[in-house]
Amino acid sequence: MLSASWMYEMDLSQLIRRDVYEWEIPMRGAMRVPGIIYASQDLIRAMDDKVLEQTANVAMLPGIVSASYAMPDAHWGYGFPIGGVAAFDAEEGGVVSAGGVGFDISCGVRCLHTGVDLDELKQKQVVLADGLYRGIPAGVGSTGKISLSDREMTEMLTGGAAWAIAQGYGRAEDLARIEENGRMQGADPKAVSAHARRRQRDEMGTLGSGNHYLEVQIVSEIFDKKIANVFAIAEGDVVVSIHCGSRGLGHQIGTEYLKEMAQSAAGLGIALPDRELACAPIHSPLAQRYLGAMRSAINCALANRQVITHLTRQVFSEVFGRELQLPLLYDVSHNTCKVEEHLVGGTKMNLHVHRKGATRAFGLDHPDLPQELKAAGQPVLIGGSMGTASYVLAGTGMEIAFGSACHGAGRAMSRHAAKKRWQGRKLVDQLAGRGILIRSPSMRGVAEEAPGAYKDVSSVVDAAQEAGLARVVAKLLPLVCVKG
DNA sequence: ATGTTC
Repeated sequence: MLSASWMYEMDLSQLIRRDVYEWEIPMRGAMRVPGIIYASQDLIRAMDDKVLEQTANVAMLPGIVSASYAMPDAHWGYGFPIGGVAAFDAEEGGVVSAGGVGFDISCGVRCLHTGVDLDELKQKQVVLADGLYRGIPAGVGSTGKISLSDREMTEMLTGGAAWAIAQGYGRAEDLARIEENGRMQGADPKAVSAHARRRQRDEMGTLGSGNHYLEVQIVSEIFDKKIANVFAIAEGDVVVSIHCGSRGLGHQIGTEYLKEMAQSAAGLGIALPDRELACAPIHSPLAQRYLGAMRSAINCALANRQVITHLTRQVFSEVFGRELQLPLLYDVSHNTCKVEEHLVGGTKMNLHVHRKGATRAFGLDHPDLPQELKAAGQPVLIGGSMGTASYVLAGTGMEIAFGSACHGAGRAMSRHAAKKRWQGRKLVDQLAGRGILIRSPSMRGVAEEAPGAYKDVSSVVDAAQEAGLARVVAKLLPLVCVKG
């Protein structure tokens, strides 16, 4: 079959099919471990062949353990593919890479139960869409009502969502449903530049732009009733999903440390297959400073989603004329580097696991999960593209790709190509005709985010399940979308 | 992703 010229296309001849949903990039050249891509044949065909190249490049980095992995939604990123997972062993010269985390540090998804039923929602849908759009700043450079002093900034960078709650944005019980209990340990605000702090000063509680959004969604289908019960979701439930990250602060940290790692790599004798893979040995002062700054950015993202949660609760309570609690289902990040214990060839190891556009997906009984979720596994929140479905999955275990799963639909077309092909206003009107209300300050941004510019999220989560990365629990369909 | 180009 001939493909249209705008579509990505992967050359499959370089891959060995290990299983129906598992493709190996065999070791060659400077690769220290193989590459593994989890995908269906259709998904892998539609992948940019840069994914193969980048997954192989990551496999050349010092101290990498087991394999360089790519998730079913992988696409071309800066250095590492987006949808990439790679773990490094400090004792084997392992590295930390700013490009392995990405610019939007700790970008993630948080899902809230609303307790509102569909009939009630439909009656207030327009008012709710307008209220959320007014209440939650969205778009490039968006600022909110909160302005942090330098001291407050430091407290936020070490306190995360726990800081936000102490400031009155939310409730203490929210913390148990956030990765790291809402507060990432090991943050070092001194490793965050004055410039990064300045950029963030007025950006708390804002969505940002690109693929970030706040959506009101309906649970349209349950695939695993037992796990859905543990997650307390049922068909017909209305939920809210918030997708955003660490805004200007994370971006600035990423920019500065990428530059510094690139400059120092040569001096440290690390040969890079691609200068975008700039990294530093885990034991080096530079890597430790980056980790301190990156963990501060994780706290920033957790605090940001916490403030947005508070604003969302205010809008819902106002619109529906009663106090609505909107408790958390879960909050999970998909751009991080975390030190985690993993079993490798029967040996327990502490590894620096980079997940870039990949979600943590810890399985049953993992000690980091709250007690009430241990029987189900960690909720894995998969954001779809604008106007399409999202999914709730559950982690299945730690064995495959270090307990990771996909994070979203993944682009199938560049932003540039999407802008040429679609008009934002027309998309908004078409979606409104289907009962999906879009609110956005940027029609250009809406065109870039056209549903047709993304892979089919259903086939992505299907591949994730078939590959054993996670289990599909529920499908969510959008009703309102505030888009950056 | 991003005060969308240091």
